[in-house]
Amino acid sequence: MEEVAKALKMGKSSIYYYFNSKEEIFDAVVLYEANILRNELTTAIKSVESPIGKMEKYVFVRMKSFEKLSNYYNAIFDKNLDHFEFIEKIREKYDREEIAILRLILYDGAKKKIFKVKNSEYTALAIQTTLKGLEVPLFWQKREVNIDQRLKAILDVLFYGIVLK
Amino acid sequence: MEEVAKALKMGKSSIYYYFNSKEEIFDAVVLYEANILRNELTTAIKSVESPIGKMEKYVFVRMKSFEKLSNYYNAIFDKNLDHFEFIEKIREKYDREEIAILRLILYDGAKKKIFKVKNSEYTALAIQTTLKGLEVPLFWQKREVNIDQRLKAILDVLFYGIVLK
DNA sequence: GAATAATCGACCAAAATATTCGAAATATTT
DNA sequence: AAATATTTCGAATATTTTGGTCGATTATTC
Repeated sequence: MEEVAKALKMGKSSIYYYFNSKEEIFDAVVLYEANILRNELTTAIKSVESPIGKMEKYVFVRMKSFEKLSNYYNAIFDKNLDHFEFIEKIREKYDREEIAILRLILYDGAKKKIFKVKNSEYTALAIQTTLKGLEVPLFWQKREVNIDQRLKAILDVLFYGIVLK
Repeated sequence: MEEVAKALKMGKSSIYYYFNSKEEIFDAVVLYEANILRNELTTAIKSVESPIGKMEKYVFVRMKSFEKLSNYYNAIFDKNLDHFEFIEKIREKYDREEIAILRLILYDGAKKKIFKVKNSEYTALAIQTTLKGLEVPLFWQKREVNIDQRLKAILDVLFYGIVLK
């Protein structure tokens, strides 16, 4: 709070005129950044036609943005929660939305006979789980690791199992 | 302490069987790392013959090592102390030693008619002060800044003022 | 199997941190 | 310019975190 106040050039107590608690501020920041991410994602998948392209774009933008939106990372990551637990908690609210987007891409791909998807709900969930799993080492590991490379590899696997024929 | 205990896979209280306080652990770590640094430095200056080379090597290795020995950086730096104050505090103990090494290099250089040094004690102190000053922005500033470049520039200045003729 | 070494969980005091409160300053409306 | 509403603040309080203690318990050694 002290730090927030300083950054705002305000007295600590003034903050409580606008927010009821520290958590509320935190929520607001996360909401704000999640909205940015959502916009980036939707424009990104619109920019490509093919379902494969959409899926590729989505995964890339998502992971890249996650890296950029580092506010929570720097603010909270230090020691409060286990890393995975932390990410899990933040995203609870936005999971449904993400599933919806993924389902849409999958459904569209299946309609166009490019994906083979038995149950878009479950497949979307599976992909989401994978993406989440990917976030953990993204924060955890040293930054030297080539993320692009790893993402490509994973996408390859994903498509190789998903693309028709 | 909780974190240290966790890292050690021990109960918090067990740690106090070996150390009397948090500070004592901290000191032990610093001492340990300072010893590594000392070794690196002494072998580094031995590897070169000329006083100018020695001085160059010393400054480089010192600054590079300082960057590497990031334990205290990560452990304490977050917010506890002002940056400069922090560095100052840690090094209090090892300043004498450093001065001694610098004096040796200077003295040797003067004897070989390469340096002009009126009072090696004071000159060593001046150099040390400069090096300390250099450490602050090293932590403070973004890492993108080219340290090598800056070190070279500073060494140039140092020598231009110090080398005979 | 007694003596010593090592570990632990539960607890405490103090430091750090979040939050409240009343009042003062500032802005807006009447 | 009085009255009212909004915003800011410092000081006081409540809550949480954290370094450290203690007695009991479990390994290890002789």
